[in-house]
Amino acid sequence: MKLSEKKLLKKKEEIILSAVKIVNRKGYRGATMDEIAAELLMTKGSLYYYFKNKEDLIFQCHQMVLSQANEELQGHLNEMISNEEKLRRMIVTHIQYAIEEKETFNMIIKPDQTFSTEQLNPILLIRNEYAGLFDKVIREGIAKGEFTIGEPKIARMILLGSMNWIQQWYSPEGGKSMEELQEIYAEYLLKVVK
Amino acid sequence: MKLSEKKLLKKKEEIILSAVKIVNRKGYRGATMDEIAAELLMTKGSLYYYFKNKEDLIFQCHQMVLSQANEELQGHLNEMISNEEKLRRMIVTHIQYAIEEKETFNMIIKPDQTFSTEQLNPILLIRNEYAGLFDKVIREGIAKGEFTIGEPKIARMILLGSMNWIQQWYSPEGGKSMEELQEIYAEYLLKVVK
Amino acid sequence: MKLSEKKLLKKKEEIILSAVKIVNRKGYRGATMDEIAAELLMTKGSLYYYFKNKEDLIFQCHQMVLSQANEELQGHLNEMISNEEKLRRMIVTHIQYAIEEKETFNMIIKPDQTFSTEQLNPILLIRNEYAGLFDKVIREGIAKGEFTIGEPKIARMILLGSMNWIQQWYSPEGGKSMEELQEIYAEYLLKVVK
Amino acid sequence: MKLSEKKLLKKKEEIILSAVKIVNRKGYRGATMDEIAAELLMTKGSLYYYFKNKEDLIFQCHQMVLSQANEELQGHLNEMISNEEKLRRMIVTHIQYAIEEKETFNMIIKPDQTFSTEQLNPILLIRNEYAGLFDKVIREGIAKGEFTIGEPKIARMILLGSMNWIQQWYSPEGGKSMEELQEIYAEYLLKVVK
DNA sequence: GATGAATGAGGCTTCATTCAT
DNA sequence: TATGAATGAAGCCTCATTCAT
Repeated sequence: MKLSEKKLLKKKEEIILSAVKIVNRKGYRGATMDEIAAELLMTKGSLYYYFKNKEDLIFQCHQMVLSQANEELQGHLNEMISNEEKLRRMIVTHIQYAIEEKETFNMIIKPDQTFSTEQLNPILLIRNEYAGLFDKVIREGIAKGEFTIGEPKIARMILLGSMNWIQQWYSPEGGKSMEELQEIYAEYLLKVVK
Repeated sequence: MKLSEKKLLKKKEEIILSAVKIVNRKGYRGATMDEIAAELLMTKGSLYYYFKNKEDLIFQCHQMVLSQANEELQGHLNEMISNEEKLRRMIVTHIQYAIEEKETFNMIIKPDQTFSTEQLNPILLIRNEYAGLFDKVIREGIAKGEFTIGEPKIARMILLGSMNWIQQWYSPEGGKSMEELQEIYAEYLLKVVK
Repeated sequence: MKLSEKKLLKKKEEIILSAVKIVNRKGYRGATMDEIAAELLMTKGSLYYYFKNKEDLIFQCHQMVLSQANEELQGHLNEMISNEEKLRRMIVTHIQYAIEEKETFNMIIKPDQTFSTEQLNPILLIRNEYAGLFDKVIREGIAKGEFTIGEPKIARMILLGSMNWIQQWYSPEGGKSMEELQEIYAEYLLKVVK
Repeated sequence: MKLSEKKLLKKKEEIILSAVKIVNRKGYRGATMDEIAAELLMTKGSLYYYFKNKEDLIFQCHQMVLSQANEELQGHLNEMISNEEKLRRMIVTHIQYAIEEKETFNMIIKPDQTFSTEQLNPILLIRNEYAGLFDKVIREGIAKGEFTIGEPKIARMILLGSMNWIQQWYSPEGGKSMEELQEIYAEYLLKVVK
């Protein structure tokens, strides 16, 4: 790859990161091209050099965030540990994401009604992939007798739903540290599947 | 109360119901005064006779929905049953809301970033009240030895979070009926607190 | 028709007239909604109360102008005179339009590439109707032995083309008055069909 | 002339040709610098090395096209044939231009409203020159008794106007071939001057 | 009470133009 | 010479809001 292409990609990434921040604060409709550009000390006209239009930009935001999260999670699957331990680590990771990368993270979990179907599909695909990783661990845990539940998918929904909710109320000044939360959530949520 | 006042209130309620529908479909920014009015065969100009502005209207939407939900839930607290049974019923009710009244329900759980702080506070108050009902049952359950957990608030967050998440994926054509879901969720979520 | 509807139509017509003026001066792309509105001391936002968008407005311009011209021309067909005399009068009328109503007239003759096909069709229909009136007179003249040519359609094209061209160069300060032009053109153009 | 200058001129010409194509397809305002450059596999920034700005580029388009057409026409004047025959050939040539080089040709006949007066003048000069060639033949024909009309300029306008109009409706799939049209037009238009 | 009409701010997008490299 | 990148003005359109009737 040529240097210029690299620079292009880097700039695109910068813009995406700025957009992610603002979209998470204000939603798709609330985020304006103006604001996204201003954050980078650019003018909104410049954004159109990198992205076809707003929908395209936001779409690529989703893609980037989802892919990253997916990779991160996949790491735990390859470790040589029990499924319970795998699940515990995935819970810890997911919560960390939900808290520390709150902005990017919202993109994983909030289904936007704003995409034309042709753009929505690839996003749903990655989203399903992400959820599938949880399913896999739970199902293997059941197979090995570590877990006992009959509805692994619903259990997964409970896990993800409850964790996604954290960012609705979490504040660093609140009573619990992130580490405490991770521990408590892991403990309580593992009760669900056991 | 005079008859004219009654009529005024009734009209206001109609408008709020229409607004709730549309806000939940399109979000705060996507809902237009035009659309809200059209649903009632009015013109948007008229809305300003009943509400100061859009923010005011949406604010009153939140208030109404939250109050209703609160009342409904409170009913379970006065029944003469175990706390586990109370909690089970509250779960069932909450899920029913989340599925059947998805539109209105969204207002309970999605904190809109759109309110000025002076308007946000009363909403948060009612929201806390709602959550407090769950807390109360859980805490009493712990006191009576029905539940064993050490972090009732976090357990409550897990319960609400996981249930709120349902509407992100639930579809009547999906594999499970609402009744099945209510049962499974109740079973799995009670494991958390026990 | 209610009074309010009448007013609406009148306003629409005013806007159309303003738009016609500007479109003829600057073309479809050059005419701005801002300028069209300013001419009427309105703001561009108001235009959207009356027309869906720019294309819709310009489309209705074409429709109105074409219909008017059509009616005017049709008048000559019902008179009890020879076809040569009919054709002469149609020529005089067409030239008068081309000169005195230059602005509206352009809309009859300039095919805009700007319309989506669904909107283009009705316009072409009226345009063909207009041309058809010339065809009819020429063909009847041939039948009666007044004219001798074998290609009535091409003759019509020559007539219309040459007359439409007048506005490209005509200026009231120029050497010839409109009346003189009408006479000369009628004389020369009738030579074509005879 | 130095080699580098020659190259410069050649590049300029290429750009002009590309611009002509696009301007004729989309009009002055519809043609974008981007599109003109893309056709030559350049970037729009480069255009500004060769032309001061868009107006300058389009202006030079007009100049080039008009000069070419002028030269072509002038050829017929030097042949040793009757004025009627000269005029017939000029008609044939003009129609061929109008049909086969429709794109470039438009520039001769459509006076763009887009030029500042200082740029418009030289264009009008060449345009008049072109028209003057027709005038000359007609006037000489009158002098020699071949033609009989009293208004040679208006006759010329009729000729040019009717021929320019052809491209508004001509389509290769239509009923008549170009050759047929040339013949019929020559026949009918010569009736005007005789 | 209700509405038709108007307004103006603000959003998305395009594009001629500039300029450092 | 050429280009990649940025800019900013201007255009289309939406919509909350206002107000005379």
